Amino acid sequence: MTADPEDPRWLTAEQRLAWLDMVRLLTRLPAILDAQLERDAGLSFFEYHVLSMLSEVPGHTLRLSRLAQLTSSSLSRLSNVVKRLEGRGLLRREPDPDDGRASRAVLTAAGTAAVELAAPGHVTVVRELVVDPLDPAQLSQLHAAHERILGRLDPASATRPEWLET
Amino acid sequence: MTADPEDPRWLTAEQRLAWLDMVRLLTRLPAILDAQLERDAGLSFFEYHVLSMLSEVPGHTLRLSRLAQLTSSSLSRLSNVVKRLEGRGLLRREPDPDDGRASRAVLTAAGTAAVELAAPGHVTVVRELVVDPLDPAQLSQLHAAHERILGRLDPASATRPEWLET
DNA sequence: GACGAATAGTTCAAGCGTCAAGTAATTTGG
DNA sequence: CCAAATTACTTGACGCTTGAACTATTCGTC
Repeated sequence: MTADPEDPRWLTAEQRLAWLDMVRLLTRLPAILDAQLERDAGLSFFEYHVLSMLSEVPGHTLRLSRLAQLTSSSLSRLSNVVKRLEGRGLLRREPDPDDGRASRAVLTAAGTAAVELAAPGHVTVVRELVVDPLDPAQLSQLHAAHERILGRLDPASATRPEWLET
Repeated sequence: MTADPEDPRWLTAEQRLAWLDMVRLLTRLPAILDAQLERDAGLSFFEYHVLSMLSEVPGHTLRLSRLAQLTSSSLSRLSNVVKRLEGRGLLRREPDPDDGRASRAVLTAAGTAAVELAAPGHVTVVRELVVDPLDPAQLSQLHAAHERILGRLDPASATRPEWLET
């Protein structure tokens, strides 16, 4: 369906260069974010992201399936991580009163504290590596390009937090 | 060093939005590339990338340490992957004649065939998801932004293939 | 309202990546 | 020219992700 060996339409030299640089970015940036958070806060980026999403939302509560969408993760991965974070006391699981199948993850006070402890260092790295090297116009162009690409990856925008206005 | 809890300089609303979309991209795009290659060619994206780098270079040979740089991977990860790919007959290891410590990975005929088989489908997906949604100016802006960010992540540009001209 | 399909989440085995420790060869500096 | 430091790579233990299989609940519809 996606592959059509008869008509590969190779990339031009410029496209190829742009793509290879994107691959380098895609590979290295997550590793750096992980390393900083792990070192300074004892959290993987994914764990931080989970806690951070919870901290943004009223009641500090989300259904696991929604949380999986927001963090672009499989339910299986999220289930494991939530179990570990619960074991560390950073969140707890509650049955969803509206749906017997569902669970809610609720941030605990310790979880809130962990996010608040980790956030400044994380934001500093994001600034240093991504936001500050670009001037406002460049950042806005980057964002526009990302939005177009995400439109292909995620047509329903199911992974986009509804509490963020465009 | 990177974290300064006294002065977090939070992101503005726009910066935050741009960053969260970048995170969504960083998470979902690699998963999609992996899925397509695994399904259509039985290779992970990383395996494909390794074979692809070898196929670009004269002699289809690279030292493992250089290959690790080019693929932004740890030597340990590469060592494991090379062992597996060697087991599948897609490449072989040779001692480096110039340095007794070093090994070279050499693409086999089967490895070349595997890349050539996988490439069209992979390129098609890259086009569909990244290249084609953007017009040439947008792609070039995206590339420029990525280059600036990479300048922070990888100041020596050690991960950049030397056979690509800017 | 009952039965099949879909949804929500969990679990387990298998595979992969990471980090620390180890081997071997080479370079450096005294 | 030798010892210490560095470089190149490998290995093994551990933890995490994946995908398939499973349970439980709810939805759809006739």
